[in-house]
Amino acid sequence: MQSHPTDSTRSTEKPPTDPTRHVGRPRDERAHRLILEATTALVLERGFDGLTIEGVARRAGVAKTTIYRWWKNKVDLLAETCAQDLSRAPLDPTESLQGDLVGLLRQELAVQASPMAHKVLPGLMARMAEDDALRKAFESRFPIAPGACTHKTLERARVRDEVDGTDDAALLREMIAGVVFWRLHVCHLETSETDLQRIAQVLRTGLERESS
Amino acid sequence: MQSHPTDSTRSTEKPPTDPTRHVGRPRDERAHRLILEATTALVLERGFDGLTIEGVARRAGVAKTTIYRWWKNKVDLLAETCAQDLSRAPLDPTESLQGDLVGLLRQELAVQASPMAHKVLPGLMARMAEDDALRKAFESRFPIAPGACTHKTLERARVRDEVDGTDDAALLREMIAGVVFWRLHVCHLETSETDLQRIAQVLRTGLERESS
Amino acid sequence: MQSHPTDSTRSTEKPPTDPTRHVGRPRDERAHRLILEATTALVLERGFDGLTIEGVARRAGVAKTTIYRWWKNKVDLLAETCAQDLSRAPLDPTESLQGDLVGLLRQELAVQASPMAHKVLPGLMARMAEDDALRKAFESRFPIAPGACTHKTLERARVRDEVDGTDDAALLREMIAGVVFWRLHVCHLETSETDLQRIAQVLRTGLERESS
Amino acid sequence: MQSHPTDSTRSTEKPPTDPTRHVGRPRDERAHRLILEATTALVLERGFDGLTIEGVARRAGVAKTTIYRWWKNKVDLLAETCAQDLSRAPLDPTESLQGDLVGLLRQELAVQASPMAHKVLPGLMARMAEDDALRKAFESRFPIAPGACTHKTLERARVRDEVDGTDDAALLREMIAGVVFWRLHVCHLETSETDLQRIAQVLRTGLERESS
DNA sequence: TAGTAATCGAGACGGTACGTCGGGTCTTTGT
DNA sequence: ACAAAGACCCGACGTACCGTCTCGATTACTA
Repeated sequence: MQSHPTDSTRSTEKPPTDPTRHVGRPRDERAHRLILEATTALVLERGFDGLTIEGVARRAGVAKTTIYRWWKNKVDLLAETCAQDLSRAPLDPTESLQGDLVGLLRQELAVQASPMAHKVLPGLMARMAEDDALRKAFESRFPIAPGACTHKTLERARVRDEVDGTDDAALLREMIAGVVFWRLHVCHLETSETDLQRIAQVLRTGLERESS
Repeated sequence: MQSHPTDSTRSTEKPPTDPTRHVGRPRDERAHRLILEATTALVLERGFDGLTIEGVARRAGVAKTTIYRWWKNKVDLLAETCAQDLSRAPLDPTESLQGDLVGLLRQELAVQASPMAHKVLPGLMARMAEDDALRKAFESRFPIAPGACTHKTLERARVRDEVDGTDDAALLREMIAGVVFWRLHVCHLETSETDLQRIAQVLRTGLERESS
Repeated sequence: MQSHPTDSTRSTEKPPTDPTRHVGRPRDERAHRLILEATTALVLERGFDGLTIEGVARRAGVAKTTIYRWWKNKVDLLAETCAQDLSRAPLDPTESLQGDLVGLLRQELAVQASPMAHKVLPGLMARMAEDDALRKAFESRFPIAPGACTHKTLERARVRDEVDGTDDAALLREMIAGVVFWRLHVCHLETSETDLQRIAQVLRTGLERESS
Repeated sequence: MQSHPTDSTRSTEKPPTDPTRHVGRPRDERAHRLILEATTALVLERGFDGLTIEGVARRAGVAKTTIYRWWKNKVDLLAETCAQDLSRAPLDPTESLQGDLVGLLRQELAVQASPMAHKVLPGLMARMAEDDALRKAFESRFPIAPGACTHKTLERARVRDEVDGTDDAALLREMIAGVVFWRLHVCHLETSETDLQRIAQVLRTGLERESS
């Protein structure tokens, strides 16, 4: 009934003198997994507001206490649950700024339009807007900081002499994320590849020229 | 909210046939006002999630049923409460696309950064994202449709031959609203006049040139 | 159309001038009737607790005010509604005390077991038990005071020398009403003619003999 | 019912082999007691209709949910609250049917006239009359079934040859309870010892003779 | 081998708010 | 004067979750 150390995800032998080992009963990985799965299922079914700790506990067959022991509220729980859905892999650079921008837009769209993000993002942002600590905690959770990508993209463009030295990385990031978010979650618009090309074109041309 | 000459309260000498007069006890305008004031105060104090119907009733010294009689939930109540804060007056056109874009951005910032909108917008959007009917009801509430402004702006620019014939009004609207929203409510960034100028420049240049 | 002083239950008002003429809009007898009908229907459908002023108003298509103008609460309304169901005609005397007692019991059963009384009596009594004024008002509403019947019955029996001079009229009335009520509303028992005969026999024999 | 005094808030003694011990946080006996006390106080002050769950919760300093966890409505709560007041101990037999009947009547009067019963009985009966399940649940709650008493009483009288073999136990029970109830709750009459003697006499004599 | 310490299940607890129902009152127009 | 309509305040309903809090039972590491 209990997961042994040798089964499931743990393929390594347990080190007898592991400093991270604590006294007391170890955390039940199975319960942990069930909770995350229940959270995923519930939020996809009923949305951000329909997700409740009680519902997760019921669904996972777990005591509420066990949830509260590891996550302090439902947003904290969601953060871990959808971390993967909101993470982004580094992009392969293309030969042109246009190509890189389309790549960034495409990834942003893929992330924000994922089933999980679609259900969760607006609610999550609302909470983050009211809770500054939460916002910071959330930002620091994603492996690939989105700001870094735009920075590298512009760096490469600068090498190719496509743009000048102005550092628009942050602004570019905000415009990409902003337009995708607005279309997706405010206007509920489909966004085609052609749309992405057009947006990338506007951004690229806008960044290219420094002339007044 | 145009006041036609024939509209408003006419001092005619025909009180018995007043079309606005209904049978039954008339609505208590004072209670109505108290409720809206309490809503405003509460949402500014405690934010979107801290706003409850019970709290409003308590604060306004009004029965809960009186609130439910006129508004079906707290979003509906908020919609009326912050309608003014979220409305926008038509903008005076300037001589250049750059000037018009800065004007649009400035207005968007002013609206989204107003104390009320700042507290309310993210939460409101989260609800709208989950409830399609609500979204439509909310959109139709504001007198000046934001999409119309960008359309006119681009129309004027086209007359001046600053842009070609592509209809980017909707996209422009989304980019303006998106970047302002993202900076304001996701990144919690201040946005200076210089920032607005830079954003407008990027957008203008991006829209100007149609060459690939 | 107008109710004159000798009509129905409301006979206490005496207009100083013309008894049949009042100033202002006359009472709408149709509404009055609709209210009573709606009351009857509702109480039979949903029982005493299921009967509400709001429900009556809804069903009768009448304003609540109109009900409250004429009846001060639902018990008062019920009193008028079921007055007929709870009233009893004078009984024809028989040749024996036994026969008279069976008659009294039979009538009591008929009254308390009527569809209306069956729904209403327990609830009504509960209210009367808590509200003394109500109890008196209710008692005075029925044309044939039940106590009088038992009195006459015993009087006749005394003439026939079946009982002695002790005045047991009130007690007899209470025993008859009590046993019928208890069987009907507490035990939910059917009561056959044989049962009535047996009860009458016990009562008669009990009253007949004065021996120690 | 624990026999040991649980006067303090939490008994520190731990029974090692208590079969009634369940998993989860144990029921707070103090809250339980406070609720019953508040119920008693409220119903005596304000009567059956004045008793509300909210009122009990307020008075007991307890959450409403705690009440609803254990009792499904106010009648269920009352049932436990006044179980003691409505229970009756077995009666000591006397030497005569007359004496036994007076004893039964006296007990019936004592029970129905107790402060609690006086406030509660009519309302309770009204509810029972409308809800059959409730009636049965309520009947099964009292330790000494009243019907059994009358049965034994008549049995003893039969042995003494005071009555014949007809089984009038149920009828006797109904007549006793009925007349006491009617006098007490419908007529609001005081009932003296002499009254009881007279009623007992009527009943005894009525039951004694089987000849018409 | 016992002790210590953290975990998990179960579930009771005080709370807050929900949205609804009905009570009784009041205010207006219309008859 | 009465009727109809309906707005108003009020109190209570029963429910859903919240986050906290005992409990008894497990399940490691440690002394």
